Amino acid sequence: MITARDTMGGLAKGLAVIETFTADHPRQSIAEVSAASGLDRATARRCLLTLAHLGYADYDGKFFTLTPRVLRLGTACLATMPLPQMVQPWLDKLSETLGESSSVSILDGDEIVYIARASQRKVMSISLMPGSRLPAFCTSMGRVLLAALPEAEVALLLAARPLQARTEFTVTDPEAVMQRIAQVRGQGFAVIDQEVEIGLRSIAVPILDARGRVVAALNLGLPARAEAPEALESRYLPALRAIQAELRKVLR
Amino acid sequence: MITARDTMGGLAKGLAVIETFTADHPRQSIAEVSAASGLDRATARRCLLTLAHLGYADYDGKFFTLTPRVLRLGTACLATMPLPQMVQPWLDKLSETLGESSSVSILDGDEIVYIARASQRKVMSISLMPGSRLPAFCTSMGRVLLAALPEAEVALLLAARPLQARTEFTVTDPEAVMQRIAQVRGQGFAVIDQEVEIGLRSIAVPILDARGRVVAALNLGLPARAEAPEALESRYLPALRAIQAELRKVLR
DNA sequence: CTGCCTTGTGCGATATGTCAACAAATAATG
DNA sequence: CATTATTTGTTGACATATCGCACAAGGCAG
Repeated sequence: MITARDTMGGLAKGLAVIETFTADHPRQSIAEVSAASGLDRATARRCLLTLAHLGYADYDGKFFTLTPRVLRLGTACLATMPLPQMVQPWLDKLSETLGESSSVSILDGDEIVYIARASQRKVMSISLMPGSRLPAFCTSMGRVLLAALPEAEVALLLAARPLQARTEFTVTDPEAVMQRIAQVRGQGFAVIDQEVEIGLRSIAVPILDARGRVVAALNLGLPARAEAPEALESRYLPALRAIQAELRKVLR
Repeated sequence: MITARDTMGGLAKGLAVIETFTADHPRQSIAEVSAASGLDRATARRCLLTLAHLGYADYDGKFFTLTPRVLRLGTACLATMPLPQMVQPWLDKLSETLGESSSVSILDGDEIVYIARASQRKVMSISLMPGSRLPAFCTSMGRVLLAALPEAEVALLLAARPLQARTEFTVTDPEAVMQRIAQVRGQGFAVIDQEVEIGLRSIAVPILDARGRVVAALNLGLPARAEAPEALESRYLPALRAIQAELRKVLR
């Protein structure tokens, strides 16, 4: 049982302060951080001064910015995962053979987080890299990872906030998404046709460990060509299945 | 003036706890974290329980592991930098044209941190990605970034800990490194020949903003071919200089 | 059983969050 | 331009959280 006696408020507040720094708010004053985090100005100030003192933030007397030191925290996390290094050779080989980009990601809440990637030709407008995030509900890897969760949990995630359409093809109705996920659960792979970005198709399979638990997802990103989306299955699924089988042997 | 009244010990301790998680210690017990961080067991326990409570760590009753949630912290940091997104198109174009990998990095202490990368064929054994770190003293980008610092500061960084040789070609004498850095300062670019890894050469230039301040470094990684390392200059420097000039126009 | 390790838990002393007041800076107003 | 509002950073006082110590309680090997 976790009681107030076993927690550290200061740490929670400090981490919340770090997360208030976004692309939209890269430089913030004490008052801005206070407003964004809901902390008292005095408290926010102490968090920020502490971060600056430790080298996690810079302070010019008025505005605070995060320093690359913060990246150490995330890197520390990635470094603890054995998976990225194990799959990288497979990704490289797969991408080179097919001439397309491949990635591995895991689930964090309602987002997928890229943990490894081999990018070939540029097919997406935004550049994805380890640590990048995309919504799970409209991505092939996200569908695969959600399919591994209990239905009730998925429903909760999809209901938490309204699903934002990224293109005209994005399925935004939670019921409909649940249905697609059920289909993915049945067939063991997911195909997405331009739901994330116009011109981009994607096919993903789960990565299983020796005990059959889903630990990540593997995908191929492809330009939307004339052929039907269904063609992806016959054309690319075997290669993905092969890697899936190989990884399953060596995972835990 | 920063007094004890303006800092939060709890935050500092918690961040230290996160950084104790490394590739060598991905799963740690309370006692292990306590030993690695120098914190009291009771304190380490509180930090870990707090992290688990916030979703930054998992706890199976015995061992703690970091969750992908921690990656948000680092991602928050990367997202606040305008540079990665600005340089990515240039990197992509450069890599595609030359068929080699290119990267942009910044300095954090005595390490360079990759913030953007376009990887073409695989030339390095380890896979680099945004957030990855390499020692500054033996990398082309590191030499370029160190050259922008006051000499005294560089000397301090190089003297802080003994320079580890990564290959038989690595220059590990601080004096000698200082000399190379002076040369880089004079000529405005750096060439490295297999000091990081056997078979890998690299050439880097600084990225300057409109006011001429060094804000990052740009490099090309190349396989060590038969030609002399000096050939890199005539062959690749113009392309790097061109990007340098373009970026200088648009940076702040 | 008995050391030897670990984790969990009271307790006093100290650090730290909250709230309020205040001063300096900035914005708004006439 | 002077003056008033409004916001922001900083400081002080008090109640409370939390640190670190010492000790109790569980696990495991010999």
